[in-house]
Amino acid sequence: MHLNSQQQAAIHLIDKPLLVLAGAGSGKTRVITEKIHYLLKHCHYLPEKIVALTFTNKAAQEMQARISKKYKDKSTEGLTVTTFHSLGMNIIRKEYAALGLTSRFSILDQIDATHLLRQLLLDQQITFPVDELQQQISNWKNQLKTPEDLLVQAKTAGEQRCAKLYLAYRQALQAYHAVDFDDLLLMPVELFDKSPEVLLKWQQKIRYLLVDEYQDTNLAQYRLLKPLVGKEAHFTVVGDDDQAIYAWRGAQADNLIKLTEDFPNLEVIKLEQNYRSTQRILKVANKLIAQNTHLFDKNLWSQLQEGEKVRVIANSTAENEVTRVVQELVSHRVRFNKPYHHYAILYRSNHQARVFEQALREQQIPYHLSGGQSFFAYAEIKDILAYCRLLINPDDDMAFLRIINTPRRGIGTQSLQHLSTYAKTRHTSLLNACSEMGLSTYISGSSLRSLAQFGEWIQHLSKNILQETTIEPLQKLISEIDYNGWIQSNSKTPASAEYKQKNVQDLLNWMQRLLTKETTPDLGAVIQRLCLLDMLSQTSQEDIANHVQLMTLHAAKGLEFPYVFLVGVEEDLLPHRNSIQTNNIEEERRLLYVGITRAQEQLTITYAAKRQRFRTTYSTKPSRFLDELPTDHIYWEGRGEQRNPEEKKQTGREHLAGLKALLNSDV
DNA sequence: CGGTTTCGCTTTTTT
DNA sequence: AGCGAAACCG
Repeated sequence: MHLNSQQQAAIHLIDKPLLVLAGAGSGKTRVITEKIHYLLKHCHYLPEKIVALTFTNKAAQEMQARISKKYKDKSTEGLTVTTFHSLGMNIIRKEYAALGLTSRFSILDQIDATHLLRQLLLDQQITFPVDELQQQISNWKNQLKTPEDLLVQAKTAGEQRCAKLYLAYRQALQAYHAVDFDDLLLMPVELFDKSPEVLLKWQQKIRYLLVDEYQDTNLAQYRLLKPLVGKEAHFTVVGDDDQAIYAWRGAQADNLIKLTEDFPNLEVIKLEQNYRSTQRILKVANKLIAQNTHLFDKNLWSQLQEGEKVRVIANSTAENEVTRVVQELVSHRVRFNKPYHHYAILYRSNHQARVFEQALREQQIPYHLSGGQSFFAYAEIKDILAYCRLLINPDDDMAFLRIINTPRRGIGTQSLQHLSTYAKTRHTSLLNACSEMGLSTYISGSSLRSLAQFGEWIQHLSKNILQETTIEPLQKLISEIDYNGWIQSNSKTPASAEYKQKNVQDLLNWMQRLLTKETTPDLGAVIQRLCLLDMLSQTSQEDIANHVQLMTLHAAKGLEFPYVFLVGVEEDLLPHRNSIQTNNIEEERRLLYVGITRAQEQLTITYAAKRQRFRTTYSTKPSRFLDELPTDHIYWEGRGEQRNPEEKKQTGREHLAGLKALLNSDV
């Protein structure tokens, strides 16, 4: 395929820092992969000196796949394609000593962190919404604010209290030799700030840096990037402010502007030709996004055919919306004989997927759901990983608490309270406290024996665990605690028990795979790596092949599909109610823009006039964004009818649908 | 201490 | 509707 002149310019410019403003579908991933090729083949960069950063694991995988497809040989071996967080983890793994950690640090995911915070609140007898606190701390970390600064700055008593909790949280993490997701960015930044030698080492290691989806970087990521590229500033970042959809996570699209300020010799290249969508889809997208303010002007155009009008379909109820979409999909497929993976159903939030899943399953249509519940959020996976974490890091109290009664060991909340107070006075971890003599003054009888036995058992197992190069000892552990039995007795149906057991086996197999791949087989490294990966985002080609794709708008970024259904385009859903309240309409508009620009040939937007939330049915209004679309490029079916459901003139199909809803509501 | 039941709250998006 | 936490009972 031919490269246009802007694309070529972006690929060949290497002696200056470069910002590529790449509109949707303008071939930005292609530019990155071609540029890596160019760096390797024409500029003789060593692959291990090149780092390409993406935002999500999925994107990293996608890029890795594109690159290895291009090179069948081993010439790209050593090339790094990862997420910011993984890069941060690698830096911490190498520099743990300078950070006051052991090499066996644990990585807490969001759920673990929530538990820890809840415990802290409980200990200090403070009632405060945990989620809010966690969000606040995460924001602070991403803005590189230390608790010390915040304590000084705090104006209100409330802020003061939050800052204190932040401090306590950080101290707890330190005591556990644990880091959370935000630390993976924060710690390297702090390290580079204070240690020029370490920074120099990493600057020499990374000679060329490429960043995808740059508009989604937050302050911590920017501050990691900036010292790494140093004065030489050999980097290419690719971004599009119209696709900035992660502000809620601290991303600031004006990092694009900051770049032009911080690197005066920055070159800016715009990619404005779209190779993905039909004229009409593109015009609809452009008209929508024109309502937003922009950092950079951009005029996206396409040479492809005009295509069909974008369809907007009103439905009387959410159930009818589902039926309609599935029916449209099936009939289209029958008519044009396209594979299922050419179809995608996109929605604002995960819970919307459920009804579509059901309908697709009923129709025996293969589908693949990405995102949603993380593989690592499954209790059985977290249990096994907690055992692993405790084996390599005896100070990981979070892991200890998770598994001390999984399966049951007859240790109740009282005993755990005592154990915890004892451990605190002894300044040691819960696991270590188990085998100390002094514990007997706090706990007695069967609980004491149970704890001692558990401590001894774990310590015995952990002795040799790091030398192991297979998962065999873990298999043994799982059978020793009869974990499968535990799963069975805790599952409602045999099918769900089987599913959980399969999950555990998948996890073990995955570990084994990683163990054989790792240059130095080390269970510790494998487990740390696992905590950042996510099995569901590790979508293999077989998973996608001939499956209808179900995903959130966020997850869909960077992807494209011939036929797209954008569902639930209603007020309170898209734009989301919270965003309306916080007045973040522009980001919601960008989200819809991202959704629209995923479509290559045909786009169908749907909404419903009635939708269930929790237990009650609510009337809904079509999204305000629909009125912003160019009327001559859309075909709006059932427009206006939902405003006055009583009086509406029903079409045959609508009438039937209404009857069906009536029948259903009586049941 | 452990199992069962009830209650209450939830649904934004992800590393 | 579905899940986790608290409350309650054996």
